[in-house]
Amino acid sequence: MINLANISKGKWIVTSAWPYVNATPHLGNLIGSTLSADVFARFLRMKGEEVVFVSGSDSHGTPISVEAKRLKVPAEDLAFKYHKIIKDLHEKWQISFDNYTITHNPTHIEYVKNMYLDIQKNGYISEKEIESLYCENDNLFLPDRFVEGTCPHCKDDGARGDQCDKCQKILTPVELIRPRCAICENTPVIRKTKHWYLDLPKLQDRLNKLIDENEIIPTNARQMCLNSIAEGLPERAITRDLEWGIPAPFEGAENKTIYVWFEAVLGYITAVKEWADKLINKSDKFDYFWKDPNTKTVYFIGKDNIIFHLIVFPGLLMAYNEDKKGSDKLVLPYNVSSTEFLMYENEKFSKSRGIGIWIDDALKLAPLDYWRFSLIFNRPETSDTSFLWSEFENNIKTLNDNIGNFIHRTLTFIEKQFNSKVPEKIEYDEIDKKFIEKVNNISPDVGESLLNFKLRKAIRDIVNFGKEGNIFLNEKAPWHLIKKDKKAAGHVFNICAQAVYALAILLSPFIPETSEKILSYLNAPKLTESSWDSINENFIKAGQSIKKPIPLFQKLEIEEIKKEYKELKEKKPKEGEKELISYDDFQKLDIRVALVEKVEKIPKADKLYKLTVSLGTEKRTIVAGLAEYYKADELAGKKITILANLEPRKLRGILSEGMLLAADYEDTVSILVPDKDIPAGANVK
RNA sequence: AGCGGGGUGGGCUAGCCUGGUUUAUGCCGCAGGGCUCAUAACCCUGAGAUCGUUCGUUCAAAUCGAACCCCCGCUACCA
Repeated sequence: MINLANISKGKWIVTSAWPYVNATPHLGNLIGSTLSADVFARFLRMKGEEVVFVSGSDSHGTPISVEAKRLKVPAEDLAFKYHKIIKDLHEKWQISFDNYTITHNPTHIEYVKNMYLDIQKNGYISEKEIESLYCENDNLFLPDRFVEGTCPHCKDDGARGDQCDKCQKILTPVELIRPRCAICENTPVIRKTKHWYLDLPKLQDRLNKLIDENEIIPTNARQMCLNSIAEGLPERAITRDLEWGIPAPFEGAENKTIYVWFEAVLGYITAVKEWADKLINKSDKFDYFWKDPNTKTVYFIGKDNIIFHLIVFPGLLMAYNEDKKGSDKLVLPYNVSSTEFLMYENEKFSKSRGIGIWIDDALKLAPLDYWRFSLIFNRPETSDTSFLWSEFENNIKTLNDNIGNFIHRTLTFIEKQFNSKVPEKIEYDEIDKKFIEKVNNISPDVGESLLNFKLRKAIRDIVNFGKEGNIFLNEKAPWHLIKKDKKAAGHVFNICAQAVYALAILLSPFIPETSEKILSYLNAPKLTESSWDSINENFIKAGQSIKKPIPLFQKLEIEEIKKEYKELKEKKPKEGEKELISYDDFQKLDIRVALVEKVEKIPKADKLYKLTVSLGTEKRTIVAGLAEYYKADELAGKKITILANLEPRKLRGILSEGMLLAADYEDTVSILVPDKDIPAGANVK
């Protein structure tokens, strides 16, 4: 546990996972990375710590180059266009980045190249001329998984280029007996190609130590990493035969780029550099943060990124640091706060299926602070958590009825009964003392939770504090006191005003807009001039005038919002609308009725059936992903429709000679069957 | 199939690392009561859980260990 008292003023680099430039983030992306990081960064700033908070768009992925080709525009233009959209969205969510950049920037590209040259100089990059399989038909080097063949160990014919599923042995593609291209089934030829590898095995003991000794890494991350280190880390290729990306700086690697994952993580370094050089024009601030061994670097990510942040990234830092003097070393990670996943009503967020809420739509449905509050309130810290509309409604009810109501009843009472001036305090009685103690202790308590990355506990403690305020008011019943003893009633509201101030400060990392509002009602200094530690029983002075308050929150009409959400979603599919095709195009499809003769479950594949179907004159084998939706005997004997002239493709070692047609909507999958009895082989048009 | 996470009252959830201080926490919902300053908000009381199952360790297990069942995710794969 980290105790507040032990923390002196320090330097922090706070970062969050880099959103892919080609997709609008959804609520799950946001809560795992940027929003959590923002709360943490805002808290540290309130504590008076020195903080630089950076992230950016990950621009060098394949999807963007594919789309750019399709639209016939430069990948760069497309990346910047999307980057701007994502950047604006994060501003709308009030994510307080010091620098939100993009990996396609000169600072990053230069730094990455130099860093890899240093890593190479330090002996952590091996160059391997490997014999790789090249498909002359498809004109490309085949990645491991695109090669199939016979396993040299167990002689199973379904082995893939990286592993044999049957005997679980790790393979390389050239080991395979009788290899074939998974795309076209042709036999590939062996060609020599060079790749550059990061020597993780050489680093694994040090990495193990780093992770093992760090007590605050969440258990999900720690388990996963220690486990994979124990299994032995492989050397990993850092170059790819792709065009879009950062050119590999190694001699002889002219046509290769650095694999996105191996450069995006370095953005944490370069984004700070860019910030120092270009945004604040103090280049020395880069070393000041990154090269001080006492700087604490914190990475907020979803669990899918754990390995790259706790193994690859620190590995790169260690390799780079090797020949550097103490004052020139980049600091190793202090913590990686990895969340589990956010689900949407118990389902996975899915762009293609339209399941979930995206961060642009969310803001059309409810005010920003409602989302920020609710997402943190249900942050998936220890297990996957669902976004449920009912919980959202519930959370906002809590925010409104506890915190909002306590603040409002305090402020309106002062406004109406004390002419908008905070009244004087008199002697504390026992009830007062109990509550005052809570006021004095709340900021260290919440601060400790935050420093231990327990954001969810922190916000829940604040809600609880609001409830205590309401209990205090009810116990004291100043609305009775005021009839006999106005001073006694005023005393109560002096104390409550302190609590209202406390709430404004406590809520500031979570819902900054609301915090500002509360401070303005109290005529207290703005957030930028306030401090986390300013909360105490005497901060708000008697006699200070306040403004007439307007309720901070409203309850949600959840049914209305759900309706709007549905409307938004129905408009959406435009993006995915398919272009018009000609009748000729359609004619290319050979769709036919087929009779299912035999249905077999494919071993080691949860979703697949092997169907033997008859097209009247010929028999075909078709692999279909229906096992979750149909029982084998429900399919046997049925007439179905298939696309008969689809390129054959191997699935789980079985050649599928066509595609079964089925309608798919949310959870329902329905095979398409002819309405009347019609012979197998009949054409569909 | 491999890896990771999880199963706690009707719903959501805390506690689990560091066994006893919990008659298992809190919120919503439900039943009853109180208050009327406040956005019908607030406060109090009550009902409701053999803490997935079984075995084991222990004076003591929701908490530690084993096995099993189920759920979720990642990877494979879903033509």
